[in-house]
Amino acid sequence: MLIRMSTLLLKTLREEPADAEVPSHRLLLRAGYIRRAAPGGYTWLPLGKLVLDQVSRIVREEMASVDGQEVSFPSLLPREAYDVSGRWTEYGEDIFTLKDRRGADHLLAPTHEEMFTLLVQDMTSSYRDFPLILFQVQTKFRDEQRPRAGLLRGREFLMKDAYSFDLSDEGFLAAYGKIRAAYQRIFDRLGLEHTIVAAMSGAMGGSASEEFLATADVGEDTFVGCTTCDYAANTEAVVTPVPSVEHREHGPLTVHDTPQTPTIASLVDLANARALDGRTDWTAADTLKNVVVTVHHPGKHDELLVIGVPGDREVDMKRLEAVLSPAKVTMFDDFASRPDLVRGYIGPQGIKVRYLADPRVAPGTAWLTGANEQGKHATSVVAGRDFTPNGTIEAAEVRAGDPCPGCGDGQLTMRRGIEIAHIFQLGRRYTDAFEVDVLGADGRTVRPTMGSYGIGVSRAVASIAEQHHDDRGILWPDEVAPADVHVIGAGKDGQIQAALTLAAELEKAGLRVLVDDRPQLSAGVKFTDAELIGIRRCVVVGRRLSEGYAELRDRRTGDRHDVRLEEVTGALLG
RNA sequence: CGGGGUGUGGCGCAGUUUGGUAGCGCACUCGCUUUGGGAGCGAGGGGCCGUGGGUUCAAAUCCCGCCACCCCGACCA
Repeated sequence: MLIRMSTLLLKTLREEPADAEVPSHRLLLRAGYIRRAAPGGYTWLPLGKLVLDQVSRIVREEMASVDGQEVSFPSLLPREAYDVSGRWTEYGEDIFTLKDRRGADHLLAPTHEEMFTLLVQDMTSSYRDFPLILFQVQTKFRDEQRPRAGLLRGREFLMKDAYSFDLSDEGFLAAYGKIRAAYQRIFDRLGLEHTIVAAMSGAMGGSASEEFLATADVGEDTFVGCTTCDYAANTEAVVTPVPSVEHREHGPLTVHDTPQTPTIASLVDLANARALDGRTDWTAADTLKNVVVTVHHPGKHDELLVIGVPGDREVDMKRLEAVLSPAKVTMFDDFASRPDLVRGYIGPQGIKVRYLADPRVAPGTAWLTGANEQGKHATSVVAGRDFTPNGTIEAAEVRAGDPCPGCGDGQLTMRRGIEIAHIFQLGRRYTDAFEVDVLGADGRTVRPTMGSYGIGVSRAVASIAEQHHDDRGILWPDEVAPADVHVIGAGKDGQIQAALTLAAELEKAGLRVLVDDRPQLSAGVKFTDAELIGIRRCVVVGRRLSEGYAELRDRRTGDRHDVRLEEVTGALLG
């Protein structure tokens, strides 16, 4: 491959694009890899397409190494299959839907579990057809509420989605393990520093899932690690350890007049000022905060729900929605319609709404909480004695320093990451929905169990740029770079000619070559463009051409040295 | 969906307060010079000032509506 910049569709931008905030977005635009074409939609320019194809190639190679077979489905699909799985309603407004000329509903697929399941149903009938790993690399569509950050969250993006089909749980776990390992190899080759974390499966369904998060400040996911063990989880999936309760004797529930204390802070101040129950050491953690939310179940009626969390913690709406998915959640604010819910003074005792409590609100713990009367709170409100929640819920914010649920000894640390892959243990959710059965060796029918495995290919490109750049431009890992070497003909025509000759020689040696043969351009422009574009190895044919030398540069180390022209190929291959 | 902001040649912006011939830098075209760190001089081309309505002799500028985009929060590869 030899690309001549004199004819390449490329325009580097000297100035920062006004609308781009995150580094990957800015640099990919400036270096001429992508152009915005639509809200949440980007055109891959020639250089960008080369990078995207490199990433796709690596993904395909590693999928082949685990016996994945590539297929390709339409993106435009009729509604029926997604009705059967329930996802037409569950995904709700997040999918693009449209009608054809006959008025029939269609969708632009956000992911393809249904279609792969139907394909397997269609084409298999015996245990001899299994196990199977199928995948595709395909454009996906999601009507994101807010596309942002260039390629990091688009409404149209390239995804590699794979699906495993097995007849036994052991077989499934083997497939899951080997694809998981393939993913680690993929991201290592892509140069993406990443962490595998426990995650919530959301609209995909299934029992368990793990996310691959590329560490990056601009990432939209927060995940925790542990100071002493290898526990790692998306904050959404953190399971709060239940505290051990020394069965202290609690006094009887006592109601106090606490006027003007609608907030936790004002309540704690008053409790200490008045020495409620003889104590002056009340803190927010001693109080029980009760938050009313409306849960919107897709296709069903809304439900009112009260969440109880220790008063020193906020309800994390992201965690709450993750745990209630596919339902959406909003804060309840129509207290006028519910006189039984006294805003600022709600307590779990005798409440008439479904009540779920944080695991820290364990049986035997006593709390300072609302008395369900304007201006009154109660002390010694004991879980399991004075009230019994309808269940526990993981909705309280997770904080750095919280005890680790994995080992119990360490403390949680928090970082941000970009979700570059998500793998799901689907179980039989989809094969049950479509009643997929095949004949087993013993003559009885068996229902296959599934996994699904997504990689955001276009998002991975942005993630790489996010992790590999400096203030001058991108710095691609070798295997994903648009070319292996960037040859610069510095200025004079003779130098450009020599650069072209050298480039042809390098191409013949099997290298992918980008050659800057643009005439009438000063060397400085070519150098800054080269640094922006970010191919690690650069050969400058310039100043010492007449003596038979070119200059070899390494964008990463900054190393430069002169090499005789006839030795350049050897130096690059060696 | 809530909050904030912005719409003016391809890109980045000024002009809007106080209505009066649409400007600057970069990019682009031509000529000459220059040629190892975003060159110089000269001459050019390119704009329904987001959109619809209104006020006015006159609107990028004032008024009303709409739309789009960006950023911050709630959702996902």
